[in-house]
Amino acid sequence: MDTGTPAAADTNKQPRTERGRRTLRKLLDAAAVEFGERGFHDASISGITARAGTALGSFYTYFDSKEAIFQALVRDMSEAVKVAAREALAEPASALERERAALTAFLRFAAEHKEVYRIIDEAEFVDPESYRQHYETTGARILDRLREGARKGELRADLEEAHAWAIMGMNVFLGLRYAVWGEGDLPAERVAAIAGDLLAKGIAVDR
Amino acid sequence: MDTGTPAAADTNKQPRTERGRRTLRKLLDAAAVEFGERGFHDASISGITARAGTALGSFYTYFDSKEAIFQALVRDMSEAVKVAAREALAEPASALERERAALTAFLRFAAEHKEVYRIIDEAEFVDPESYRQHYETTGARILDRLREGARKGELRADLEEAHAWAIMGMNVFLGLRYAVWGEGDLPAERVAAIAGDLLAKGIAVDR
DNA sequence: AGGAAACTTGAAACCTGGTTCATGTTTCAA
DNA sequence: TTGAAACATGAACCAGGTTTCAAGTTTCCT
Repeated sequence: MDTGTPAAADTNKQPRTERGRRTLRKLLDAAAVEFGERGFHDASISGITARAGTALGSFYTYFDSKEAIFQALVRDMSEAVKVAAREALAEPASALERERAALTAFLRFAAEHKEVYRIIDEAEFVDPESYRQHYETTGARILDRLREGARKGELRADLEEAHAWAIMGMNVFLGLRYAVWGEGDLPAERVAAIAGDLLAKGIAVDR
Repeated sequence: MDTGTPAAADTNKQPRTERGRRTLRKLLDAAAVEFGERGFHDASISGITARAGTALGSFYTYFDSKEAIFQALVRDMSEAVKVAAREALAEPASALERERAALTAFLRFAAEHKEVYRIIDEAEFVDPESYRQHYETTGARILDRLREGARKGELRADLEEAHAWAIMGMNVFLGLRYAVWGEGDLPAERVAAIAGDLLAKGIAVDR
């Protein structure tokens, strides 16, 4: 889960040294594994530092508390999801194609990084503000794409926020079922095709 | 949140007396409030017993642990959601109408019982087995309705589990955004109408 | 009425794990 | 080279909450 620069957590704890940056990164990576495997409460700081190969006390050089590192992690990961999606949307395509591609990318990402899924979900309880922000910005990005599609005359002109949230919910639950829980019973492309088809035509009989 | 008989948690702790059943119910109701307000970890047993108006020690007459009462609660609530949905589906209607009615009911229920929403969501981390079961059975019920609609020639014949999960995800996220977070910026009927329309026709321009 | 089982009580034992801190080591700019 | 700031270390501290328990009280069946 290395996204490069750790998301700006501007406490008074920013490392000022190369060594410091390395340790911070090690802690963040270790925390991703620890929180992903055990969940916020069963996770322990000593578990994190043990995985990171640092001393317990070092933790507090970089973070004020267990909550603080969790928050840094959520923001880091929210960013990583965003980046993965942006990459999938690189080449131009029709609006519907783009939604399908975005979902395929999301499903692949979720299968590859199940811990991200879990940690962002758990943020609903541990760090509600970041959770809300994650889904609000994600929803806003989807809505932008829908509006763009409408502008090009490919999508209906009356699409609004609720449509974006509907699509987002669809994606998240398909991710949970087929990427996180599923053992590949349905491949990402297949799931994305079904959802794309639903978006294209609805579920009613063809008219 | 009184669903009648507390869901069968067949430990060796079933009450054998009327008084016992009353206390058990009080604890369950108090726990719903406590967990809903503070989340699993910030919630405390003494907070629950205080709200219930019983002694701390009495808790252990009925439940083995904090996890145990949480699990009982999740199952109780999963049942309550199911019941609320069933009631909304009482009178017959077209398949698409039924989905819209189910969503309306769900949104109303979620707005009315935000704590249910939160507790079931938190079960993903506190009691994963119950969480999974809740969504698997809910998904299965949706799929049943879709198949019934297909049988009647109202819905496409190729609908499968993934469609049901897509719809479920849509519903859950719309519930989160508009029932739990929203302050009535969009009323339940309006949200359900948008989602119903999406299911009926998709988001592409009309052909 | 009588007594056994069910239930209640709340003080205190007990644990767990987050956080602090005093001491030592490494980095890096001058 | 040098010294001040940054960083590392882990034992010990400590708060808070779960769980236990021994001593009552209430229920309910016969």
